[in-house]
Amino acid sequence: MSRGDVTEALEKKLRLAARLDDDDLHVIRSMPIAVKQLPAGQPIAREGDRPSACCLCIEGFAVRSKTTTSGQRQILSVHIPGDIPDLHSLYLNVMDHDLLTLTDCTVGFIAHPVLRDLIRARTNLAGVLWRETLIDAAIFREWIVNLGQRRSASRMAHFMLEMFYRLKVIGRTDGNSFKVPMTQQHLAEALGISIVHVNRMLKELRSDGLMEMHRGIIIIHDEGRLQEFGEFDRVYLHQNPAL
Amino acid sequence: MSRGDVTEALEKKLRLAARLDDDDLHVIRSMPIAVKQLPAGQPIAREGDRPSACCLCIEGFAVRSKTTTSGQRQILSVHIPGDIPDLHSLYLNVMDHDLLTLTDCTVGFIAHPVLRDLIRARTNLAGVLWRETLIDAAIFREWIVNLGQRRSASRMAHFMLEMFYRLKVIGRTDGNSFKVPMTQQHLAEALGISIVHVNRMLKELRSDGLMEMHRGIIIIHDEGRLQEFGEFDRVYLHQNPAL
DNA sequence: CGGTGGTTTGATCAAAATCAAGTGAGGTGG
DNA sequence: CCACCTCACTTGATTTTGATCAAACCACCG
Repeated sequence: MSRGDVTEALEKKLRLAARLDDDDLHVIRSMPIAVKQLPAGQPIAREGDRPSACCLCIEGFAVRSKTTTSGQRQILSVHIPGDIPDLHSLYLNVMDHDLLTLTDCTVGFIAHPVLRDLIRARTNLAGVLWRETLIDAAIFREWIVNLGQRRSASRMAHFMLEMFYRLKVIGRTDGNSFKVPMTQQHLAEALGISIVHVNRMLKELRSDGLMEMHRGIIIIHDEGRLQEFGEFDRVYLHQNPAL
Repeated sequence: MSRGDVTEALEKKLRLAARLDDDDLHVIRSMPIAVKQLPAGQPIAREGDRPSACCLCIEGFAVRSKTTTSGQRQILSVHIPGDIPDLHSLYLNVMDHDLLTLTDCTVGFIAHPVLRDLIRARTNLAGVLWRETLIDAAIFREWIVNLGQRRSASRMAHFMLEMFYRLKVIGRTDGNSFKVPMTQQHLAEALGISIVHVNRMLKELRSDGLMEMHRGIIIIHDEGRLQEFGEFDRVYLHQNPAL
């Protein structure tokens, strides 16, 4: 992997909202990043850990999750290339949740001191990174609405559209088709419903001609109706809607 | 109201984790803050707005909420004195949710340019504020778990304990009793359950001797058992647990 | 070719929503 | 001072949603 590939998705995403000047880009591209290959299902950071580096997703999918004392797992977010899912660890010393690979992943570790220096030296980049953590929070808010107010079929539709638009801006969609390598079990844990019910809701969406999912590949058949059905409004992703 | 009261709760909260030196405190205390009285149920910022100032809660309660296209409202967070519930608007231009007073409130508006200058000039304070937005996100994560994985009675217990510990660190509790001036309708909107069910779950918690709520006053009768029942672990609040 | 992980379907059960009809406490005006 | 109004709370009956239990089924893989 060339060095350019390491920060490619990150740069694409950051540029959605922020003006990065040449110096900013240079700094990003020359940060020391320890690239590693991790197998699927591997912990990157666990609840209770005190990480000393942040993890940049370069290739593959990761999830953050939390397990209750009664043993139930809730997936909190799904991460894709360009995300830094534990950027919060820069200021929140203790991990309050787990971060795990969902698929085989290429990840890059950026040491906290490196990021701290960068933040001190380049206010603009600091703001850009802060903004990323705020978008993270905006997505959490929408998930709260999704879990609290929407019936499970709409919840599923909403989730799929979120993944679609997030993947789209980093160039990982193919028309109305895209890959989210989650099993129905994973979907159940993300949406707070049972795996049996996930299966039934996918069937419903399929027979209504809205979308279908097969072995991690999703095809949106009717974007407009799916948006309406999932009550989806992109605003919370804080992307440039032209993309 | 004296100027000291304006930032009192904020200072208390910030000091939980961060070392604020005399200069930091001086800067906080001398920020230009436009103090206003707002009646209950008043919007402070609405979805779609582009605020030019952040709102500091000085006295009273506020909530953030989002209303779906089908008209259902989800309360996303409850804010208490010392909180800056729209600090994210510094980097996220468009509000993706509403911010409303829950009770009569004293709030202070701090203009964005003031905060931006402060962030540029004082890296330490910038980190402290960033951290606040990250705690916000940590609380959202726990709410996702609460909505996704816990039965409604546990969900209620969990919510109440969160409010208890957040109020405790700003000195707004009285032993095991504290005030959260929400109606059962508000609780329903926060917990994603119906108002009728809220009433039944409160009854259950009361008859089990765990806690009771009467006209916005909550009394915790058995903190240990309530924690166990609500699967509550303070870690996600990122407070100093000694307090 | 059997094992395994993931998916699908049917049957039954439980949690919580909804519908409906109260009660009760403050607050206001006659 | 009391009638009555309103808003919040409470309770019961019924319905809906989604969970749980159980049993295939299917595709890939060693």
